[in-house]
Amino acid sequence: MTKGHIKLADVAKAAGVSQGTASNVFSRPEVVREEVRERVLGIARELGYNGPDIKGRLLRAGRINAIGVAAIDPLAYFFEDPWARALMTELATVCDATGTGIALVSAQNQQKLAWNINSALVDGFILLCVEGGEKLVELTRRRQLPFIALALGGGDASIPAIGIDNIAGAATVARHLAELGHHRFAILAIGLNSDHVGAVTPEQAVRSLKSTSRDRALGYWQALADFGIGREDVPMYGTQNDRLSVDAALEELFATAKPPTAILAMSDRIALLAMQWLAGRGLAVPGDVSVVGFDGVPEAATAGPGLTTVAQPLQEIARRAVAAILEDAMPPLQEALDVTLIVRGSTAPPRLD
Amino acid sequence: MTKGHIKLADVAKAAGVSQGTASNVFSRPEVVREEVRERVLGIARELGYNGPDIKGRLLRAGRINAIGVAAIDPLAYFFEDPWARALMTELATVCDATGTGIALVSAQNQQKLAWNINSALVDGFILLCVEGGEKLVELTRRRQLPFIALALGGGDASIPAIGIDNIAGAATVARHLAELGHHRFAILAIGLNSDHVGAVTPEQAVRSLKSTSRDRALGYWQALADFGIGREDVPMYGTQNDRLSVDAALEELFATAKPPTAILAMSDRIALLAMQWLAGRGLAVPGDVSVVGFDGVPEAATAGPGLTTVAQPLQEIARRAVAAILEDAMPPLQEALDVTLIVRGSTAPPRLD
DNA sequence: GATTAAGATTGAATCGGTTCAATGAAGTTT
DNA sequence: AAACTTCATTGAACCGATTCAATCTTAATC
Repeated sequence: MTKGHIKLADVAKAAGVSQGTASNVFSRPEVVREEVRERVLGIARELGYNGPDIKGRLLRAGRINAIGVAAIDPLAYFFEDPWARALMTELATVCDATGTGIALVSAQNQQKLAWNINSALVDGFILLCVEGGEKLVELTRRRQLPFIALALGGGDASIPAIGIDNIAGAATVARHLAELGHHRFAILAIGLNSDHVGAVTPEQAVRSLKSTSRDRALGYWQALADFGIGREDVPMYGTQNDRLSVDAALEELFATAKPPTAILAMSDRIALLAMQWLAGRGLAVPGDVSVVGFDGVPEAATAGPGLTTVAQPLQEIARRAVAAILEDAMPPLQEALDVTLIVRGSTAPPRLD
Repeated sequence: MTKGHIKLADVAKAAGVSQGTASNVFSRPEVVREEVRERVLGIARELGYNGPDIKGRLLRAGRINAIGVAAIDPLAYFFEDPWARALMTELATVCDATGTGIALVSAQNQQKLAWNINSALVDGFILLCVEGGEKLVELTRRRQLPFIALALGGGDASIPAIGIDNIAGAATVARHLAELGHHRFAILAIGLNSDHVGAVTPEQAVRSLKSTSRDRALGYWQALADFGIGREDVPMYGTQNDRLSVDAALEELFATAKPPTAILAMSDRIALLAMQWLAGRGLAVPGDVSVVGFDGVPEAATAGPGLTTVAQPLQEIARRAVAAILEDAMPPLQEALDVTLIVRGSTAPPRLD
């Protein structure tokens, strides 16, 4: 603001000490004689100098004390999406403990994102790879800073990543429903080509789903196969993880002659949206339809009825991710953590008919 | 990682040009002859140099392209508290449009917060002053960067702030209930001394509430006075804006002989928690008790029933706050924006008795 | 009083770039 | 051929600090 900004050198000169000493007064006070320290501090205050400017310190020390969390989505994603939020809460808690700051870096279009990643002032990146993970990894790699990918799903083994066992998780939750006696299932998937409408065949799904979603589909199918239900008997719809696409899918699904009694949603968000749609349609959960989600976000617990879901160990994920960046404690590549089934009120045996 | 990090100077030497030219190749490509540019870029690629390091650029140029959002709360606050989240969503949207990054700076204890504020790499600060606002402002001031306070409430006119008209908002919502025919009110306030238990007298409230809460109380009282209801007839309880304190207050409130038929909550969060408590207690909303909130967070719309509340113009607040920092467009000090009443399902005429 | 050790201070190098006045080279005008 | 432009490039200063080997003080020990 004031154009004649005073810097450390000015203070040093005014106090009649070397710049080195002046620097020590602020950064390593114990090394300078008390009398001198007082004098320098006095002059500094007089001149309106409030301690070393970070920009200078930074250049020398190199360590920024902040980690960047990146995603290919509008910045608002971090505050809107339940999973992202739950994860961020845990990340924030871990960062708090270590005195590390968090910088949000994001953008919808790739060019801007590239710029943002390149100019983010951070010591490393945590990548939320729900969308366009590979691109995100590629952009980050250029920066030559430590990074770790979350929710990346299978693929390239050269990418340091922390993930969860999507197949086992999906299988667990599908088995839960099958054991309750359900026979008619439907899957609400995440992220099929947005222009596609209507149910997709298993072949289409395997081909076009990104790996996280594909693994979850495989898990569902695997568990249901044990109960004699083939994958072609389970209609599957793509959604964009938003209300519009979920509503559209359900609309079509429940227009059929024999609608499902159990819905396998690939995210809690989808599941919660589905429950809202069902409620609006006068269908009782779990009376008419059982619903399960995936992720274990807090909203799943407070919804009415509570949502049965598979919980990710977000706290553990956060802890490891931050450690990976800060302590350069890169995990064994492609680590997959276990998930746990949480049974709540949204699932029950099917109505006898 | 690779210890022998190559820098611009290395590239310049290897390419046989001056460092100045090398710099231009990256920062102002149009000024250097194409042939030279190509050669330098080639060498750079060969050496594994990915463009200028921000830290160096930063020192010279000074502009960071990120704004800090600060609060005296754990970092997780930004992702958990509904109001903070709604605000962050809007801030994020505005920042997205201008290509500005967001750095979260926070801490529970003041010492750490001071450090974090001092070392945050940002061009300016937006202060969430719900808690300990004065302290936050004081710490930020030292940094000598542009800043603007949100939710600060009255007080010091020398602090640039954007606020809302708490008195008018509170009056509006209280009048809405009174016009429906309610006579027995109760107020759930934010942020009385945590050690206090039980209802507080108006005098106590005026003395110990922070200014935002006090203004809302004044608004309630003012509107109710027009309907012949004195402030001493409206029991008021302090809460910490969390479930524990809200439950405790309601527990006591509904143990009385003539419990209220209308609850004035000073935040949507409190209101939503109250509705959950009432539901658990078997009291119907709005059948047995009407509830209103304050803030206008998204959750208020999706709750069942929808929460009647007073909405803050968060988008406008966000827009102005970001403009204030980025364009140094400091607003007229202590600006107060209007709020709007949103009537939903949580309010109805009282049951006749 | 001479010798050491410990502590405080200095000065210059360094971090990794950007910027700008000055220089050089090539082309144009009179 | 001299004078004037234009455009590309150079070299050095600068941004605001930290760091460390070397020097200077002071106090303690023999």
